Amino acid sequence: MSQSRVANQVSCAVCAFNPLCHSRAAHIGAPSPVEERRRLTRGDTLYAAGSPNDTLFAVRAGFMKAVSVQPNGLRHTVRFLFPGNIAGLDGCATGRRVTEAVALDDCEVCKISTHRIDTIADFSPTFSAHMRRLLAHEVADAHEHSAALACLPVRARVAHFVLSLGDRWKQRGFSATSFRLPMTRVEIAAHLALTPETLSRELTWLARQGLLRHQRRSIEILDPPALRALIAGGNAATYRHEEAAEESMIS
Amino acid sequence: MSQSRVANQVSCAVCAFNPLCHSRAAHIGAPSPVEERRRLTRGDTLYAAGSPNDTLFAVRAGFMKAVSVQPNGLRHTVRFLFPGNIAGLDGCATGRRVTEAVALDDCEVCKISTHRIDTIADFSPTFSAHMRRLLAHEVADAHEHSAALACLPVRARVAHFVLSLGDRWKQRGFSATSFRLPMTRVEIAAHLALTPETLSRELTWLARQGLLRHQRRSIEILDPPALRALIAGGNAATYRHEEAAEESMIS
DNA sequence: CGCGAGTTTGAGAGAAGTCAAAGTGTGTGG
DNA sequence: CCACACACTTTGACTTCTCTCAAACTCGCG
Repeated sequence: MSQSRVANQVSCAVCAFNPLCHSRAAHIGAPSPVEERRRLTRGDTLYAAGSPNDTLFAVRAGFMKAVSVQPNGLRHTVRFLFPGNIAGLDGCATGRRVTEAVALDDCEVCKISTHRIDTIADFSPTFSAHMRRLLAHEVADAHEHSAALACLPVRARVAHFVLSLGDRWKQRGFSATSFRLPMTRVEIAAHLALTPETLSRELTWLARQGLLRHQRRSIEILDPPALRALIAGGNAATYRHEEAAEESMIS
Repeated sequence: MSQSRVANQVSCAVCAFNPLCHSRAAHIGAPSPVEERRRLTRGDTLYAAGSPNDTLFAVRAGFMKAVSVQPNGLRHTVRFLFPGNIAGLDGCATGRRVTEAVALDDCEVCKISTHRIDTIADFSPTFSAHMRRLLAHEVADAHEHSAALACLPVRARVAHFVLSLGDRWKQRGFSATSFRLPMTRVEIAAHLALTPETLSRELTWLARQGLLRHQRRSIEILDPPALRALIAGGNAATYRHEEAAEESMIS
């Protein structure tokens, strides 16, 4: 089947702006805060670094990547965006984007102006708090990514990545162990700070150990506990902590 | 002189909560939102991961580090906090802290309950937007750190770190080229995802090239352009971008 | 059917880590 | 006030991991 049909994976249900879209619209009979939907195809840039930061986008269907662009020219894929994720949150700090968002395949996004966000936030403390939650979650995700880059050897980093993709599928009601990768090896490698060759070798190694199966864009996780053990064993400083309360926010 | 006197480097002027502390207090004759000041000495944990997330802290004097603690046990120093920085912002997402904050030397912090934050945010859209700005800035910082870890070879990473410390001193009105390091080599190494030995070697190399001088806790940057060139040259994918508008937020 | 992007595999080089030990400064207790 | 102890830092030799360069392979698409 063609994976590139936009109709796939439309998930308003898990959208981080769902509360905004629904409770408000229902409440005051107002139309959805979404001003416009936009369609993208693989490679399209939704917004570029340096562009004015006047819009948020909710990914409605398809997948994107968020690339942080530093003034000194550094570029790094900080995050992959799944349906329901919000793009452009980070730019509230200044008037300009500091990331760019690029479509990994055919996508549909909901456009919401920050002006409208501000307006709603002004008279809805609840929504304002929701925005803070979204941002704080973004911070936590970014920290998790840094920690993975800093603390995990390559093998564990790959394991961690695969498991985290599974978690995100699970949050959306799909299988956590069997799914398609929306991005290429090169894109994964860039995100994990390694070369495509090394990534390929590590996937092959994991497959040989019977921990997963992989073929091009498809992944099947065979032994999650073993993968988790790999992560825990891989990092030098393994501190045990009480289990954190499960996270309700969709990432 | 004793560097550990708390009296050093008290900077309300650059505090991210300065607008809250001053304009509001002046406006309605209210007392400062700061409920309490707390003193810490080297090694003290201001708050631990997993603790209830009911307080923000502004670092008034001294230095701290923010350590992200993952459920799987990963620990990574995501950020060093300078006077004026806010600790605890990331935890707005859930009821529990996902980082811990540890004093690098004698510190004084201003404690502000999130309850009070929420209260103020509820009737001050300006303040609410300010909070969003702070959080977004935190996201951008985290992304910058990831990008540095992912894209820069060790040498450039060290150069980047040294320059960024200089920038932060400059933002506070001090020399950008000559300052004391508030943290040990081990702590820097953990932040930069390398070993203390490698860090030491790289610093020595930079010194031999005449780019900086270093002795224990003191650093003198001798050739900022050369260090910047090292960073630009170091990363494989060097894209040039129009200069970003200078950033007013204190980090 | 053949091209090309994407992926895998292999061999060799180089960068950073590990282990070990020697300096160097700071603070404390005699 | 001095001397010792300890924590921190630096240096060296060696190992290992990951990258680089090169080539073969595979699959989807024109």
